[in-house]
Amino acid sequence: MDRNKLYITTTLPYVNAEPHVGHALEFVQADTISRYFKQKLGNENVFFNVGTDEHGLKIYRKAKEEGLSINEFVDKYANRLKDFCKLFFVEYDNFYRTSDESHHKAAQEFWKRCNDKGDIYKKKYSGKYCVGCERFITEKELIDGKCPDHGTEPEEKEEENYFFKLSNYKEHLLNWLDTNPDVLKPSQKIDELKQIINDIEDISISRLRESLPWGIEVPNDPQQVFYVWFDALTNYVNVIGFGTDEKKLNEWWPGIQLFGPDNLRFQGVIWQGMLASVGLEHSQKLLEHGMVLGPDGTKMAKSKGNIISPFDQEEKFGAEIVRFYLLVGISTYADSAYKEDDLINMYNSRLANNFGNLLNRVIHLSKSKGVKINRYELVESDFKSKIDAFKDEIERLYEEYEIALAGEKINELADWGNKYITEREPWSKKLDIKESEVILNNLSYLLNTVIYYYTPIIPQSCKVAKKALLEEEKIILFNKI
RNA sequence: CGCGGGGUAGAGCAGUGGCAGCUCGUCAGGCUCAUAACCUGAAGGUCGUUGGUUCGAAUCCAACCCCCGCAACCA
Repeated sequence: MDRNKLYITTTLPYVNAEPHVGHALEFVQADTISRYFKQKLGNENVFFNVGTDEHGLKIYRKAKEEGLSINEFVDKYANRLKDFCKLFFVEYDNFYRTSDESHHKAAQEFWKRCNDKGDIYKKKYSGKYCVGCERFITEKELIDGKCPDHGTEPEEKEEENYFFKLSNYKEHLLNWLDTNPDVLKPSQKIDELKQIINDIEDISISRLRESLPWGIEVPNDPQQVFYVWFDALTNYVNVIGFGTDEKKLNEWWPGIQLFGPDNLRFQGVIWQGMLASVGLEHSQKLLEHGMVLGPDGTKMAKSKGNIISPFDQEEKFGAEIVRFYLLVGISTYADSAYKEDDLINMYNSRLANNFGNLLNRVIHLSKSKGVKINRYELVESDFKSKIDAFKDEIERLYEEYEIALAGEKINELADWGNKYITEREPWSKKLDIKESEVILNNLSYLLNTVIYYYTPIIPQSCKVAKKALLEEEKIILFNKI
């Protein structure tokens, strides 16, 4: 890390539906990275942004459907997401909303700069228009040449819109990837990203106000509004001072961006082209997490009845167990099936049997032996260097954003602790008190390390564990399920 | 048809040229400080199929088979 400030952001969920388990994955991953670095660099050196994308026709329609004003509607879903964050201990520093006035101004400023650069032009756009939907429908959306919602054949319609000259940046983006091959995780996806760039075309970035009533006005053209994602993407820099505070912006940008598999094109290509247009650096890191599949290993769908609800899971197991499973139990970057049996297994073996049980063994023994633990000056140097080797490895993994692998390494450390205590038998009557004292202090050092590194993943439990260890208070931290 | 990812022990995965590994589960033994936990050991795999390169292939090459994603509420 060459800077000591770190900016991390999720994508902004579109607020037309309930938060689902995929959001949970992205948010807790981002939260874990944020917590890790806050712990290491200090809170003031990490900025963690989440938020909601609130414009667009779908939202406009959905609000009408629910009989709410647009403002009531977006407030409702934004609050839902805030509650969701609270429920899963996602501790963001800012909750961004694209309906905020400040966002409108910043997005318009972004537009102006792209325009000044000569990257925006007006062009007649022709496409299939569904009268029922009052919008253009892409070829792919059509079913048998008909609108999927209305079952009617769309008509050919022409509309004049603004376009962004993404094609200007084709060579630039390819070059950027060649010189920064590590920017994307997982690395296997780099070819896919390059392929998308190769197929780059200029993209339409506005709509007529009459066909898209809920959007941001294009500068100097009240007839046109931003096409949703063009305004939404700008949030990543707006929130850290774009257009308002250059000094702040330079402090925090470039940042780390998390997103799902369907967003590679937006985050990895379009957004990067937009950044190039306004003369900003590219993102520091693009982290494309895997997709959470249903228990049967296929994509969740209502029709298949394999939907996992994060709210149900929370109610059933508690937020931290769900966090633990999402972060450590499934792969960080590959698609994975969500299986409750695996969740239960993972929790019981790693947290209850391994970590929790070791914590209890050590606290219990220190009490029964009448020995003070947490005196790190008593820790043997051989033992300490063994633990420090684990520390280095765990930090390396966290700093490569390999959350699941870091979690696995932490588990290994606790596992090694259980082997160590069995081998050294601090409970044995053959040992004198001094020897037991050293062994138990070694172990309290180990446990403290485990707690420290588990904290970004399961913050609440670790808080309790830390207190219990410090006050030598016997507890069942993780009840078996 | 195409594009991308993947097929390794019952389950989940690591392993990109040199005697097949990890976690969970199963079985046997041990320990007893602890949450029926913990420790030790064992069983279990023709590494998707076929062919090729090589002294040597899970690993490289070719063809093929199967699964998942790329369209939908959606990360």
